[in-house]
Amino acid sequence: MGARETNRESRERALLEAAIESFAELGFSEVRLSDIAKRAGMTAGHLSYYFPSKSELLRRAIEMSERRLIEDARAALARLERPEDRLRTLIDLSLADRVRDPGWLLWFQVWAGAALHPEITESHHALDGEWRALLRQVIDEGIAAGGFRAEDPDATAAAIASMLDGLSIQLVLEAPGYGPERIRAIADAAVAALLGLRDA
Amino acid sequence: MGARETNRESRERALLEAAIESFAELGFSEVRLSDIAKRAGMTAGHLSYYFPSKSELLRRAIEMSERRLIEDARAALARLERPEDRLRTLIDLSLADRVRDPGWLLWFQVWAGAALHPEITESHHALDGEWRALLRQVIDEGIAAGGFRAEDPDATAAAIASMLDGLSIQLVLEAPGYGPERIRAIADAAVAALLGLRDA
Amino acid sequence: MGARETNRESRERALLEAAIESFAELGFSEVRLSDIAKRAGMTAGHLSYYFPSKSELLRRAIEMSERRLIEDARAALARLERPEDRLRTLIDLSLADRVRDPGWLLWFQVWAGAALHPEITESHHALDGEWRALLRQVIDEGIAAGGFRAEDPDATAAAIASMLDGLSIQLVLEAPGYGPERIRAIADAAVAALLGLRDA
Amino acid sequence: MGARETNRESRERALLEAAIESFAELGFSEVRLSDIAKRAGMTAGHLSYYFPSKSELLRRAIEMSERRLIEDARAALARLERPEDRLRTLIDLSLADRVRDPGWLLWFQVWAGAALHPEITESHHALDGEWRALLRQVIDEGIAAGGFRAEDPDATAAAIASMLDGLSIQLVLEAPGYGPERIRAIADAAVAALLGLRDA
DNA sequence: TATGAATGAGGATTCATTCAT
DNA sequence: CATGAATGAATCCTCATTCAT
Repeated sequence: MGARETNRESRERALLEAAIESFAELGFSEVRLSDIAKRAGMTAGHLSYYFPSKSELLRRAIEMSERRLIEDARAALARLERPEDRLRTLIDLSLADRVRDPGWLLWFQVWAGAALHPEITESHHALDGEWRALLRQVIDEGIAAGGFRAEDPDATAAAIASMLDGLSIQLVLEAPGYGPERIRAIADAAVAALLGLRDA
Repeated sequence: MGARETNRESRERALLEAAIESFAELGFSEVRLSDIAKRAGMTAGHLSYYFPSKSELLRRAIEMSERRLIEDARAALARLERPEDRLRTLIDLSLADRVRDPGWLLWFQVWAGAALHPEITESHHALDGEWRALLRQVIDEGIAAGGFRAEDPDATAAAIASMLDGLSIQLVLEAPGYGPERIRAIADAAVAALLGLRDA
Repeated sequence: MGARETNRESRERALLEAAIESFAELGFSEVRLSDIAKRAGMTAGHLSYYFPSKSELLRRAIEMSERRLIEDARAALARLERPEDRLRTLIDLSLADRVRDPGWLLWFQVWAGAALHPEITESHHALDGEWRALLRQVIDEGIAAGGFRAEDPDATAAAIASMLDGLSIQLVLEAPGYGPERIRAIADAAVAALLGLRDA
Repeated sequence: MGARETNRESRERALLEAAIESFAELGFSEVRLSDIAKRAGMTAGHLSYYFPSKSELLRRAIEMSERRLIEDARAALARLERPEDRLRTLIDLSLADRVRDPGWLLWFQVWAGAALHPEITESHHALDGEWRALLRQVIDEGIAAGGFRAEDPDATAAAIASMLDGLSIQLVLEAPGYGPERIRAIADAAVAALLGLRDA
């Protein structure tokens, strides 16, 4: 029973992974159930056997993707002590790291689908809030340690997070003149300015 | 002949406006031609008479929306002299000004559809480039006038533009805690910090 | 506009007729939209263009069939004066007139679908009520004229109507030994007995 | 081996009972194998293990239901002597005894499915024939005993049986104004009239 | 021009049935 | 025996697009 359960879970996860990739690439409406099933090596009928509807699949897929993201961030931070290192880690995890970064493409879909899928937007806000809380905490630590300066730390966290979002969009969409290194440099310089550092 | 042409143009514009609103709300795939036609007070058959395909309609609609945006910005700037005023105008025009700002919802659709509609992405890059060039120019003027400071003005322009993008996303998606005033304040403070101003 | 309307109406009627025949033969669930459309010389897509759903088509089809039935009866009665003739006409119209009589096959479907389609059952009761009221009226006329005898005319009407129903079932289902003539003779003799006549 | 066989039989009977109830409620096409299996406390896979196809299950279910009915009637008649009592028993067993009487709902399904399932119709005719033969026999007994009068006893039996059918339909379908008592009274009076009795 | 009828391809979903475990 | 995963055929319905009027 336990083994069977695990088997089911692993199949569901495979389908969810396939769904995330597909949704990120094409958007919810343009993805066919058969595409997702094929990518996971199953049939469309089987997919429907596990997930009662395309909507439910979308919901579960986004949920899994978001949960994973914040857990990764927590794990990465747990290994670091210095505010500067922790800040750098958050920036690293937040910034898209390449053109067509699948994680970021998925956010585009979430934003675009906000009007049609309010429940997904809700859960996205929750994730985003956790993310900003992490950043805020690191900033507070840096201020306490004396390395960072910010009059309104919450505003600073929001500004930094938003800027990283905007820069990632440029990178993911392959905006001319904004490759990974340039994006990185822009981000570092701006973060430094916003936190009153000499250098990033 | 001229009148008829004008009539056609006005009908086409009405359809394009309707299309923009519809795409912004629902996304490309979820919009029905009949929705758009109804919104413009015509029939789907008539729409097809003017626009050969849905894709072509999408392309034309986005193109019109973007062209209009940059023209509005140029017109607004033309009336102002002081770099501070010009900067403020750009920020005003760039920031979403309310939850579910239709203009911004449309960008979400453009980003989400980037993989499927590369030609639209291209034209979007062009617009975005012009926008950043405007901002860059205003920053340069401010530096020349002595009010702004920036080591790498292009990077600063990119950082500011990206931050405004990210903040607009928060506002448009109704992120809890980030209403228009708060977003505005965050933007002002961050821009001040990035341009070495005392205050915004 | 009037012509166009009429055209649409005639197409709808053609589809409804095709639907009635199909439903009578196969039952609601076993009929395919494409069967009905094909029978009416159209495509399934076109059928859906006129009728939004299979259920709605069923409802409209039954409605048309029932309305037509009672109108035919009223028209036939209008031409007759003597209670005996009027009674005979009702019996004629009521009895199935051949094996697999499509009208009667449709009643079987209505009865079988009663649990799933309560609204159709309702409208069926209404028709049946009108039918029994007609019969009751003719019986009353016969009693008044002195030819018929009945202590409880309503009960007599119900008994006669029910018997005609039951006999029609036998005929329609091709029960061995019960052909049209035999059914007719049984009905006449029983009606005579129930109304105190010497002979039918 | 014998015990196992018996176990199998009891499981099959449970499935058949579940099938009868399900078919009566929803009709053949609308019933899912999983519904039937669940009702019998088994899985759909298990049902398929016992019955090779849905059609075969239908055939067996109806067969069981009909066989049981006629056996019950024979058993009830065996305990009675007087023609009047025997006639009453047949009427009691024949009339639906409540709204949505499951036995009668099943007949509706059988009639509705006559075109698609001729073999079931055949077996239904056989049952019906036996039923009418019982009635005919009781009527003959009553005539011989002097209590009943009928010129054509077969026709009278057919008329009575058909009337009971028609009245049961009214009751089962919950026709307004025809509750169990009223139906009963109508039946009794009509039977009395058809058999030349003073009273039922 | 403008309409709306008509098409037909396409897709989500259901479900009987099979079969490995 | 029993399960439930897996299949794939079948079907309703949608909708962009065409076209006669």
